[in-house]
Amino acid sequence: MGTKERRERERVETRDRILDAAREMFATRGIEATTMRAIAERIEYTPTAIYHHFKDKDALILELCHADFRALGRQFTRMERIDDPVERLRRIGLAYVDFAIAFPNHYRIMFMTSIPPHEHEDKNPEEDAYGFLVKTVEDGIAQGRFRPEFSDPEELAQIMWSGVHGIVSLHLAKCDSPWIDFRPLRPTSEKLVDVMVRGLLRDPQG
Amino acid sequence: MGTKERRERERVETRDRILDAAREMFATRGIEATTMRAIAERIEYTPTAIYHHFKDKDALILELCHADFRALGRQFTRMERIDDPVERLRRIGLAYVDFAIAFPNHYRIMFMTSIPPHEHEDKNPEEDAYGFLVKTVEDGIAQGRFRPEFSDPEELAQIMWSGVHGIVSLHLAKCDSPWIDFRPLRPTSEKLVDVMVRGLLRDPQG
DNA sequence: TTCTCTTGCTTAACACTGTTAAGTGAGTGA
DNA sequence: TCACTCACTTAACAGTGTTAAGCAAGAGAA
Repeated sequence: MGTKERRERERVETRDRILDAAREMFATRGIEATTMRAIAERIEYTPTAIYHHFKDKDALILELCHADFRALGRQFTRMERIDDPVERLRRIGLAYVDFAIAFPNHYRIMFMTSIPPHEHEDKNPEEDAYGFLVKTVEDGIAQGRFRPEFSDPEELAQIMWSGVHGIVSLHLAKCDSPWIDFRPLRPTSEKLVDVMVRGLLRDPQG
Repeated sequence: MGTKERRERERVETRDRILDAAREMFATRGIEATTMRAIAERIEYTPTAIYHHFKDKDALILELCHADFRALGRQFTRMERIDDPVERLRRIGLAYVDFAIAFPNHYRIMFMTSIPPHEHEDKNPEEDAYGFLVKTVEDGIAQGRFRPEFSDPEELAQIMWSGVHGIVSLHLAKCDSPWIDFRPLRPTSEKLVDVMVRGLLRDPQG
């Protein structure tokens, strides 16, 4: 006995090997440029083997995506201990930028392409991260820190998100454009976060 | 004689028909989903015919892109008559958002994908629009309207651009994500522009 | 042991993509 | 009349994601 367990263990083992190979190749050469055949070759299987573990390429991408969203959420929740919601908001913004700098190709898949809807087995993948952002904004609103016209936490969260997503995605999409002399991403992002927070606050000096 | 002229005229005519078909199909079904064969079929030619007018698909995309950048530049320069540089900046931001709303698929190609470098025959395609933004910001700096830490016009322009690009591209990439309840784009963009301008100004009430 | 059945995987193919080498044939210019 | 130009076509290539059919090793039952 126990052979069933071993079989199952072996199965998830090769499944994980596929996932690992795909993750690495997506991240380095990009998602479009990595073919199923190349992934298969790397783990020394036939392309068809992958289809016994994942419905199709999109399912593979989606699974990696979920893991990435969880990783981002984890980065955010590290800010939980920061009491001041405004400071927490600032730090979330910078953590977001740092995540994008660290995993640019993951970021591209997560936020710069429409992920195929498919049937999402589990709930909201970006819930953790996005929900944490909304909660932080809610705290700020509850403390009366923001201007009165910002009473909708989701709207405010989306405005803040837009700012950091904008600078990051512009760099990722256009960094090799010879026409624009992009200023360094991290310092400029800090300035952008300051600008937005100041524009949001009821009492701009704190 | 004049037959040479007629031949040339006919050539650019079919060339334009290719361009028109491609533009329309890129805009409706998306760039990836439109095949060379489909474009050819629409204008009742063989796929190969396209290659006598354009080096490859990227060249076709690039040419349409240039036209789009010029169109955006034209929208911007309509704001030229606005004397107050801060008000002009605000209006440029909203014109940018309106352009993206009007031509979402063009926007995707222009700003959300790395356009193949190729050999850009003419100069900077985004120069018109981007240059106009930078100039506006320069005017604002010259008038001492912005906080002292914003003395670099390009940096400031990129911060402003990031904001509007962020909200627009987030909507374009994620609008059909069931996890996020996006607030309406135009009104939220107005708020975002206000937030950013206020955060930028030395004297926030004007 | 022997027989059957499951199951991870492979072989071989399909339909599709962008792209190109080798024509073809109508119309120009001599 | 004849060669030539050149916009366009035919037929193919190499690559993609994907799938139907089959194989062979191991498990479970006789």
